[in-house]
Amino acid sequence: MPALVTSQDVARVASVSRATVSRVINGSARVKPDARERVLAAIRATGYKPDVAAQELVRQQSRSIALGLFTKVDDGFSLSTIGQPGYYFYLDVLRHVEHEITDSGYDIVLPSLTRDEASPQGFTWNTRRLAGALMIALPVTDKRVQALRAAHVPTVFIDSIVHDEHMAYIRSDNVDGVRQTTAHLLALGHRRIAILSDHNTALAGLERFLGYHQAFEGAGFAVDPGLVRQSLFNMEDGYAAANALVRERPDVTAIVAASDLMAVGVRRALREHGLRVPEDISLTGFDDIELCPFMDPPLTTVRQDRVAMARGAVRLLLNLIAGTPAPSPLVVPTELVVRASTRPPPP
Amino acid sequence: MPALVTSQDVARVASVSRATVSRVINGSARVKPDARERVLAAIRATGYKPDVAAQELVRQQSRSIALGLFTKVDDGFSLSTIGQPGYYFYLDVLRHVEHEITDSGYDIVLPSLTRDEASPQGFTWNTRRLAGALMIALPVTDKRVQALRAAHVPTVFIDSIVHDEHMAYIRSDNVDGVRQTTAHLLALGHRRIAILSDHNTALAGLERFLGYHQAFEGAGFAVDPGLVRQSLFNMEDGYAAANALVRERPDVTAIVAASDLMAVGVRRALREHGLRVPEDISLTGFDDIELCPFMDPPLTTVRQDRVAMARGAVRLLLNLIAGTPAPSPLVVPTELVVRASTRPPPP
DNA sequence: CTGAAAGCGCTTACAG
DNA sequence: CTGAAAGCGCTTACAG
Repeated sequence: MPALVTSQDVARVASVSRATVSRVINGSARVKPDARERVLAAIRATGYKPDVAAQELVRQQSRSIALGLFTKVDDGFSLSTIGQPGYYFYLDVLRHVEHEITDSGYDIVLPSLTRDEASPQGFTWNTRRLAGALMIALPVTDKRVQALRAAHVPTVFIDSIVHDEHMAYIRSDNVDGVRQTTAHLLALGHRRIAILSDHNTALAGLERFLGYHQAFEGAGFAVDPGLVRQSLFNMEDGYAAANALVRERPDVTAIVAASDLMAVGVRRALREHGLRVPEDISLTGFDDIELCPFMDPPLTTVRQDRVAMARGAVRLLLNLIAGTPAPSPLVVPTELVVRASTRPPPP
Repeated sequence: MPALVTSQDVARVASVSRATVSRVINGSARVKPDARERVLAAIRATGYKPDVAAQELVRQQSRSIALGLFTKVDDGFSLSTIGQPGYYFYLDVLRHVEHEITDSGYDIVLPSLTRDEASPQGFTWNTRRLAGALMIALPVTDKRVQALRAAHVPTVFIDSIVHDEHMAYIRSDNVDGVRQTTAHLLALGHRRIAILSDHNTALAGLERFLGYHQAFEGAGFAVDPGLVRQSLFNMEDGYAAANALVRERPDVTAIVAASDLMAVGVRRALREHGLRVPEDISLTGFDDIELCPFMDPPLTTVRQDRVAMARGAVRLLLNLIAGTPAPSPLVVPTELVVRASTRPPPP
């Protein structure tokens, strides 16, 4: 470790006190221009940077924002499941979140949890004081939500519904997204439209399922329960669900998958059954991941506005940290992207 | 913020001094069993957790490990490009890295950089003191490598070759991986085997290209320069390179793509040219991402051992932090996974 | 084995 | 406008 330059060193070089150095750094009280110049020069000369640990200690507040991603409390890691393709979509959100957060001068921390039988939650955060937290696609039942709440950590959730004095959430307009795809298929002339969604365990899945219902109702048609299938948001499950579907309901002419990855699985099942897309069956997804244009055929899907989600989430969080009441929930519009996987049903 | 419980509080409850509290927490010097019990009880009763900022300050060392991912210095963010499908493979590595790091009691930080014209690198880290750093797929030319080096931060690189007293690296056996796939195709009877790799800008690309050469040499055949194509590790570039290839060299019977994503692009190009896989052309990838079994046909590829990479990287880093000389480089074996995209060439 | 004291690097009233 | 002093919560020699 190279010797650490302290504010003391800067003060000496600039012939002022540490208090003054601190003042010019924090731009707080007014400092005589002359002194300010000397300090700035000294900082440049010495390459001084304030020690974050000391600052956090004396200010009694952290500059770190915790990031948590779709983690089961079982393992308590932040990135554990990030490698699962089902979550690829959030990666891009994450990227924008990073921009926004670091632009605001905060650091992002992936806090580790330790099992702790003594604690009511069964685990504890390491007590790095947190300025705030951003939780992505966390199951609402996750015990960490309670831990965060108990600690009064300002927290914003993406795609989970949690809301109180210190907590807010933001999510895509899932309902309208699937409503649009379903309406699109309906307009094309489809009537036997199946939906594969995770309406049992995922809020987003339930909302997307709702959009499907709304489209049918809006068009004056009834939903056929035999065409509603539960499936997790991944390729394997989409594959399995589609296999069962086409076996049991060979009359289906279109499939609405509640995620693009599910659609990849569906595509494979259809292929193995000798069914062509879109000649025999139309197919839609949700998310608009980068793979979509490369699929065979390119997939009609719903685009989520990742940038708006990230911006909105961070803005909400900053407000929360500042003590501003949370204008939650924030709902981000979604947009239908028509490609080659949808067309009118066979005669 | 709920009132913070300090070691003072614990000391009072346990009727000992703060020094003793500190001792039982750090398990350092010996403490009378009786006193230790009282302290432990007091900790439980109060829910005390040491303040990390204070600990870092007094110990003059951080418990944070910085994570950096394939970032261009231009933007200086850690996750910026994580959403690019070309890097999906590393996500899974990341996940294991997180396990290993937090198991060792460290926190993971995504440090923000700020532009700083004054500094020799053109930007500075915020001076959160770092215990170490783990850099994934960083271009060696990245200026942060120099910043890290200048600060003597113990650093481990995954898939970049950097090595000095405080730096070590680990990577997959790229050479042998492509050597295996190429040998597999050669053994199948292919002779006009093309390779698409990023040998211009990526070290891994160069290594994979080398494996191709080795296989040809090992079998006593010459490499045909017209079948060697440069392509970045993504779908778009693989698509473009394959388009040009089949147009210029319709006699090709097999294509070795240096990544699975490239192979996805190649697959699309072949499809659009009316070429069947594997009947007309065999195709291989590299990485074994989750998509492979879902491709049409399922892709023959090379599997990288993500767990071994993560473990190895963190072990290296811990050694470096402890001051142990770095046994770099570590090379992790790769394994050929044969699926349905390869078969003997058409007669 | 254990406590009193000093000190990590910073900021913030408090005087001037 | 600016400096001396106190203090953030912890750990670590130093005595005992």
